[in-house]
Amino acid sequence: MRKSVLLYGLLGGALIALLNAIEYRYLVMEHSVEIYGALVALLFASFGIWLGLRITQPQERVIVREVAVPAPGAFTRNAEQLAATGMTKRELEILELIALGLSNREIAGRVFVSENTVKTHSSRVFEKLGAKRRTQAVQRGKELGLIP
Amino acid sequence: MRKSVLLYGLLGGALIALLNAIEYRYLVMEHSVEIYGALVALLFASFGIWLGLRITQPQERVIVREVAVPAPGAFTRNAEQLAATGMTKRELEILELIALGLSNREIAGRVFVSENTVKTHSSRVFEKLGAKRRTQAVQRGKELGLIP
DNA sequence: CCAAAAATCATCCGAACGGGTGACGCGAAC
DNA sequence: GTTCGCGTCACCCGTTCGGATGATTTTTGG
Repeated sequence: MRKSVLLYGLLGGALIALLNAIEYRYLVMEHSVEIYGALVALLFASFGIWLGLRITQPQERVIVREVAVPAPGAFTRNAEQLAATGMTKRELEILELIALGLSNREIAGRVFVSENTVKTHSSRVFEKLGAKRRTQAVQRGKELGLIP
Repeated sequence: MRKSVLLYGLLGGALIALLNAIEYRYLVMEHSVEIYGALVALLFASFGIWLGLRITQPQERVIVREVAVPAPGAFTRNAEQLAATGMTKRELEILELIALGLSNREIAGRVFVSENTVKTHSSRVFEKLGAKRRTQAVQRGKELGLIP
């Protein structure tokens, strides 16, 4: 802004010098003083408009309105995080059933394996998610977008 | 905008009439023509700036950017379900901490009560939510909108 | 103020959970 | 063909959890 003011001041000075140099008064005096005034008025009005545009240009108010669009219509699994954790399909399945609030025994009955197997899987899940408890594993799983 | 142009036109006409009425020329002629020009230039430059500001002011652009926000933005507790379950503030607090994956001991340390107290609260929570395990209680709590 | 509700703490005990370890079969990849 | 990942199962042991019960202290509401 300061630079602009300086620039315009210099331009104004140059213009005055130019007008003096070409002896504008003689040219203008041939016409009526009204025309002279009108010309100057027109010139400076244009200049003012231009200046007004210039100084208000960066003040163009940009209102960014972020609209929260309902993203989770359908749950999509975060494939990157899934790969990052190294979880297998079976382990993910067990994690989902844990998140549903099932006990190891119930999970075993649902996927037709022994309870010990479920315990093994869940242990691996905890390991890969860095969880110490099943509730923590569920929390981590939801954070990472592995389960809905 | 059209109204503005009309208004300014009328104002300009009124100004000219006014200047004519007070015989501005005789006043101005007493001074040099440079001052006259400067005054007109200043007046119209100011007018131009003001006009520039005016015509650029309504140009505030609203950019609506749709952002896929994770999901709920702001969680609002389901007051009806909360009343229906008869959960107390403390019990809800315990439930939230359970949902975060904390153990009873950790919860006890965080809310400054004994582990036994946490167990009592959690038992009541399970009772009121019809849950047999803490993971199930978390699941029910989320279903009912009691916890985020 | 007084009663009801809520919060606090305790103990006992069985069930569930979690860690560690080892083992076996199977299919895919090298 | 052998190795590797995965899924499967088992046992042991310690911890945590959950149920049942009883009690005391705040807090709240009529």
